[in-house]
This record gives sequence, structure tokens and C-alpha cells, in this order.
Amino acid sequence: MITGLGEMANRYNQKIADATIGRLSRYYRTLKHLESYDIETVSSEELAKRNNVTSAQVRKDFSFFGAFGRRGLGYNVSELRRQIEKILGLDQEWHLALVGVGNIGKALLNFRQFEEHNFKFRLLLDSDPEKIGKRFIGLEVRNLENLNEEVRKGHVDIVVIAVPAEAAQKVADDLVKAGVKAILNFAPTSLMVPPDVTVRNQNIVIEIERLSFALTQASGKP
Amino acid sequence: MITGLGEMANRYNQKIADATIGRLSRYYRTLKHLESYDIETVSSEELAKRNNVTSAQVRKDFSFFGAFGRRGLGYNVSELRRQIEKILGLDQEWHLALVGVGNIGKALLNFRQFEEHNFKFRLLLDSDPEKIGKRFIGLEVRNLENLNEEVRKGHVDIVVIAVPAEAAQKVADDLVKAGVKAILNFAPTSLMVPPDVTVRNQNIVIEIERLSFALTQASGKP
DNA sequence: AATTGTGAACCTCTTCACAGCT
DNA sequence: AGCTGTGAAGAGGTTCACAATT
Repeated sequence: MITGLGEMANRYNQKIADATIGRLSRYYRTLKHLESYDIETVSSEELAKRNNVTSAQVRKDFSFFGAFGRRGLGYNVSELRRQIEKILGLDQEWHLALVGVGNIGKALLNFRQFEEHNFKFRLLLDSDPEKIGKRFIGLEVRNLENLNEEVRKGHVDIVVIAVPAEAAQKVADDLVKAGVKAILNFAPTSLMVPPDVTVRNQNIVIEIERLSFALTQASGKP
Repeated sequence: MITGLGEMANRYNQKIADATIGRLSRYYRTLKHLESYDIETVSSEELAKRNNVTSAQVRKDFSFFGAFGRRGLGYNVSELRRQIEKILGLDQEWHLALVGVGNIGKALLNFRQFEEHNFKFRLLLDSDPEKIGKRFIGLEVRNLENLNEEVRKGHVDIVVIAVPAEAAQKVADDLVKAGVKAILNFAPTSLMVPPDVTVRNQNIVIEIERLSFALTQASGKP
């Protein structure tokens, strides 16, 4: 399901748990929030409380990358924010491409959070002749047939796949050929890619089925 | 982050791993696919290949709930599909409410997959006077202020939160008061809820930041 | 006195390996 | 002979608990 991640190494050449990266993202958001309130110092305990984890977990997560705090005092909010920014690679702009300008695709184009976090759409692709040539957020939809050329020309770092399940694997194969190393997949299917390509799946149906399971169990079988 | 799930019990009163439920969802989709091609039998090896896991993992996942296969032969596709349907609670219709009829909310309303999988929107809520009273997919947007009353009246099982981060916790608190036990949260923030309420987060920014990390590591530091 | 950083213990999930059916 | 079901081993992630530091 998840490929590439978890193979990554830190200062001691250890593998970093996938879950650790997810939590760093959350701490990062908390730190930006605290920063906006001009709060200068934060403890692992406080970060833990705000993210539903233990303080030991917070400290362990940081420890893979360095020692960012001061014993007895806690962490400097701005400095820690900058450190995590660097770890996650958020101190630079990333170029996105969107494949599939349908319902979900269009919603993502208008998703403010991407812009706010330094992720910019640079290329839109679709196979529907009705859509090719139309403009969204200032970008003209290009023909999916020219994927390889367009991706290379656009210096795309990350590609968002928002096509139907049946079309997704073909798109992924073409992206791999075009040298893409990071894919965010909204299609409800598992993608096969080489180990050096990272795929993250955003599968809404799986999440809602988890809720269905939880409700079923809760009500059930004494 | 994830609450409620993982506390659930199976035929031997063991806890079921969250990851197991996610995989059951995937196997379920594979089985429906095989069924549509009139394939009658499938092995754990085949299911494994199609979902990027090991065959032992597949068999172990099933083993928590029963023995659905036949040694030497494999699994009957339709029967296994029905079993998983029952486990996940997909053999019944679930009523959804949407809170926040913005970009993401509207995209979700038009997301065919929900309808196809027996999840039906029954209630839309928003606090924006511009939106209250408007209709989408045949439903009138109701005032968020009347959340409690509307949720109870609509017999809502699962609520999708698609409001800004700042508003999400208040919505969650109100949902808990209204007796809601399952929440799918698209707001980029951690929600605090009692342990009997299950929350699943669909946090797009975290996923894209994972990709940023992967790219940063891959290119970095010799 | 407070709080970090971390090795060790603990717990959870995955894989192995093989007995048991068909 | 082929494939499942599962206890036991192994790997991986989390929490404990305390020495180190301010």
C-alpha cells in the first residue's frame, strides 16, 4: 500500500517509522498555531496533549532527528517549527500535477491548504476532450496522452491521481516512466510501483467502511 | 488520532488491529472485482498479490473472524465477499450527514462511491446564511445551530466534518452531545472525543507532507 | 524543580513454518 | 499435491523510567 516511506534514514541511519512522519506533520501544525499566538516555549507534555499522544512519544519522535529541546525548559516554538520544516522538506516549494479534473480533482484545486503549505499546482491533465483546453486556477487542462512530455516540461515533483479506479494503474505506470517519485492517489485501488516511488493513498471508502465496522461491533453480539 | 477502533473484539474477544480492517476493505473491493468477472475461487496468494501483502497476512486477517476457506482449494469468492460484507457492516444502509458544504463537502456529495457502497447522505448542515436553504443532491442545507435536533431527527449514523480547522472541535463536541458515534473528519486538526466515539481523519496535508519528506530524504545527505 | 533524551522493557503486528484438511 | 488455519518466532513501534541538564 505504502511504498518507499519507512525506508528512509535519519541521523543515525535508522529507519524512520511512517507513523513518526505523520506525527511530525501534526506537531508542525500545532507549532505554527502556537507561534501565531506568540507563545515562545512548549513542553513535550503540551505538544502531546494537543495531539492525543504521550510525551515520551513526542520526545522519541524528535530524537531520531536531533536534540531540539533544553532540559528543564522545553522547546523553543519557532526553532522547533523550523527544524521540523526542514525535516519534512517544507522549506521549499513543491510542484504538483493533477491527473483527472473531475469532482475530487476540482475540489483539490480549490483547496487553500495546498497553497498555504508551499505546494503549487503547475499542470493539469485529463483524457476527456470536453475538459482538455479548459482553464482552472489559471492553468489549461492538457491532454493525458502527452503525460510524459508535460510532466518533464513542468518539472513536476508530486502527482495527484484523481481518476477512476480502472484508469489509475495505467496513469501510475506512465508517471513512473516519466520519472515521478511521489504520488498521492485518490483512486480506490492499490497501485503497483517500483520501491523508489512513494505512493500515499487517500481512500475515502476505506475510512468510511472502518466507521461502519466500528458501529457494527459496538452494537453487536453480546 | 484514531479513537474507538482497535478496541473492537472478534469471535475470540481479541482486539482487532486497525490495519486488519483497512485490509479487509481492500480484499472486499478485490472480491467484488473478481465476482464481476464470474471468478468463483481465489487463493490467499492471489488476494495477497493484488493487495501488496503476504498470503500469511491475508489468512491471518480472516482467522480473527472465522475459517472461510477450504484447505487445498482456496476461498469461494462470493461467499468470502458476503462474509467480509457482514464483518464490516456493509450489508445494511448507513445514513450520513455532512457538516460544511464547501469545496470538499460538495465534492463528497457528488462522490459516486458513497451511493454505490450503501452510504447515503440524509442531512446537510452549514452555518453560512448564504448556503442555508440551498439544495444539493435533493437535500436542503440546514442551519448548523440546530445540529442536535437535525441529527436526531435524521437518524444519522455517520457524520462527515468538512469545516475549517478552527470550527471542527466545536462541531465534534456538539455531535457527541447529539449521540453520534462515528465521525469522518476532513478538517486538518485532531479532534478530542470520548472513547466510545470513533473518529477517522482524512488529512490531505499530512499525506502530501509525507511525500515531501520522502522526496527530501531520497535526494539528500550523503 | 522541571523537563529533555534515550536504553530497556513492553506490547502489537507481521511473517514463518507446518499440521491439518480436501 | 495443494492450500488453509494458526501457534510460535520475529520485527517493529510505543511506553517506561531515570540519568542528564538547565
